[in-house]
Amino acid sequence: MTSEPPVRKRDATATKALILDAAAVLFAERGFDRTTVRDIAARAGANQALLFRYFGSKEALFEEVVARGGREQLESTPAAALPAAMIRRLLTGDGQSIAVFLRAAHSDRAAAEVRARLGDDYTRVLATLTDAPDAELRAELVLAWVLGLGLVREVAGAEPLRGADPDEVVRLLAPAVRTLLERAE
Amino acid sequence: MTSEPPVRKRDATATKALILDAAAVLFAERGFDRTTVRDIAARAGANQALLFRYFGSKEALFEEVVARGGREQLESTPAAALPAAMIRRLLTGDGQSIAVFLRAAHSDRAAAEVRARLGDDYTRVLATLTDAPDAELRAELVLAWVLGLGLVREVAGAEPLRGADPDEVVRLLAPAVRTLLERAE
DNA sequence: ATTATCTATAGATCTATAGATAATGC
DNA sequence: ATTATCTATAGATCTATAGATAATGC
Repeated sequence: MTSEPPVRKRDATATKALILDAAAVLFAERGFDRTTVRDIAARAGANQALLFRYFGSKEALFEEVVARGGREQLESTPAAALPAAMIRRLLTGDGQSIAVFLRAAHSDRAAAEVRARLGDDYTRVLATLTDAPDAELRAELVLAWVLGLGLVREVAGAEPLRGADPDEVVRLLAPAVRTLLERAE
Repeated sequence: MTSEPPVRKRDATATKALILDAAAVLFAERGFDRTTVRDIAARAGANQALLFRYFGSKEALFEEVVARGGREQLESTPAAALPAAMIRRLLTGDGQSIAVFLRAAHSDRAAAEVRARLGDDYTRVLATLTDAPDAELRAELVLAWVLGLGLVREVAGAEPLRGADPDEVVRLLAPAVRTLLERAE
């Protein structure tokens, strides 16, 4: 009755990847403090001690997760489509990348740096969407909006946004984002 | 040399208030998990056991802080001025009210309810600013933007927004918010 | 006498490590 | 033989409570 878990070969590389994946999901769901190394190990189907063997510490693992998360989306999405892509990803919930970022508030210094760098990466790409002299600031305001969406969805979790159709949200936000980016002073 | 702390009279009500104030500041700065009851007691100049005597548990104290925080701003600000007021408050950093909300991600169920209610309060007020049929959704998107600002400022902490003049930010955001609220489909 | 405050500590976690065990590849 | 994985546990927190102490008001 109890089907045994598929017996994996011993493979440090694969185990490392499993731990990283599990950590990404759990950190995104619960944040850093609420995720224990045992939770991560359990989800990865690995022994808890391996997490330390392969990543050194919980903090270091977190940094790797954050660093990995954002890059993927940035690399695979053209700038003009980025705002809509970010919004969709956050709203449909499979957006671990941004969710981790979201939950990353206050950890240690090293993680803070990783986050700042990631934020810069997003800002830089978004800034290419406008010719305004204060492009960077405007871009950061767009980033803020998107992250705020994720926050309200999770933290407030109230109805209108929770049940809203992502396309509908994108349609409402698009003109406002355009106003923000294009309007000269 | 060492000036003694002003000897307060024994006063349960005053001590309770001191604890509540200290908790508001620390929860806003560090979030729930990173704030210990001993930190709060120390900042309040009270004994750690009193926190439990007066509030029951750390969670219960948190709920009181969240509940108190938002109401004040909502009651003292006319609807039309609310978006700008929220933004200024978040950017100038004395915005404990919203900061607590921001940091409130995932605590217990009861706290989640308080947060949802608070979010609803803000949404309802903001919704009065538009005649659109989907006023609530639009209002929630405005709330998201403002909270996102706080998030980016704290979590990313990157330059353009960090150093930006709040008035400048309000000037940039105002037309975009107007677009979001007023534009018919 | 009442009750605000303090002392001491139980009990529950959680991260991290040391050292043992056992599956792989040469 | 090498090294991936597991067992057991040290050591550090942190919340919460039980019971003692002492400042107040009648």
